[in-house]
Amino acid sequence: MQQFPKAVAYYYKRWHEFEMDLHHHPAMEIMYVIDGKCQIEIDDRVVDMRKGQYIFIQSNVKHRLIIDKNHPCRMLNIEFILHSNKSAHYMSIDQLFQTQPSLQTLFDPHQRYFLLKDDEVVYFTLRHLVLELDHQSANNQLLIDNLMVQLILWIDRNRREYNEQTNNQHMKKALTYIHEHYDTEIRVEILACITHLHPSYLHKIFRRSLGMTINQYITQVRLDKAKMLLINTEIPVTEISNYVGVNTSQYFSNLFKKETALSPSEYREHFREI
DNA sequence: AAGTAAAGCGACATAGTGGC
DNA sequence: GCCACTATGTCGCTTTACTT
Repeated sequence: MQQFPKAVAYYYKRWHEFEMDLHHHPAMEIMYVIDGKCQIEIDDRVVDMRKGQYIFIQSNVKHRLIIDKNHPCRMLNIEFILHSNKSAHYMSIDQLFQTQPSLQTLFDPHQRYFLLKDDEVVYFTLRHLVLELDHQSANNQLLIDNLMVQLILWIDRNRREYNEQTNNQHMKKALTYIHEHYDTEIRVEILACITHLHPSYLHKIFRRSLGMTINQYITQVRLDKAKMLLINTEIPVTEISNYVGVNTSQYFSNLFKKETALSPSEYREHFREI
């Protein structure tokens, strides 16, 4: 059965010192901070939110709003469900998934929530959607359906761009440097300088992104190059260590055996036979 | 998210030895 | 000469906890 997103609750509210009870509901919820700051307790975590940020909460995820007495907050909330509707004017959620596969992760129930920062377009769409919903009639149903889909698409793009901006740009710079300089000494300090990040913070990003440390990655690149040179060239083993940025052939053999359980010469012989 | 300090430990270089 | 292996000491990577 085809399902379509449908807004079931939408409201502006200015909050003062307040602690909501922990609750959950079948509807998905978007909580947008228009002004001030607040906290959301969700999944045993407390998430800080400030102006321009919004949270996308999956259905049936327990959450509550906390407003500090010194920091009032104005919010725009919208709750929506997926329902079957034969008179729907727009694309079903399945059709959207087919056209825009990244949307599937936005609706993945394992992704409990997304905390995102808006560049005003989400707020713009949200405002117009709520305004049209307030004047709901047969005349504006197409516009409402359209705005609902737009909102979902903007949130999805926002989510993807956010991930790319924070991780990939720094990672891309660091990885490019590693792949172009594996034949020389690569210091974390240099990578930090290139990415304009603190070395400790670069380590964090690296591990989060690739699941390994910077040096583990550098070693892997070097050993991959060494394997290729051993199989496809006649370069002596002692020189190959130099080609891939390992200063001493003794240490290179060590490293190589740890990785492949074969010495470089055994590896060359083994693959030549194959 | 981004930056910092500090501590611990592992990566790495080096030297020495020996087999082929 | 080439390669492998081991022991040892040093340096800086990595993690952690905390702050901005």
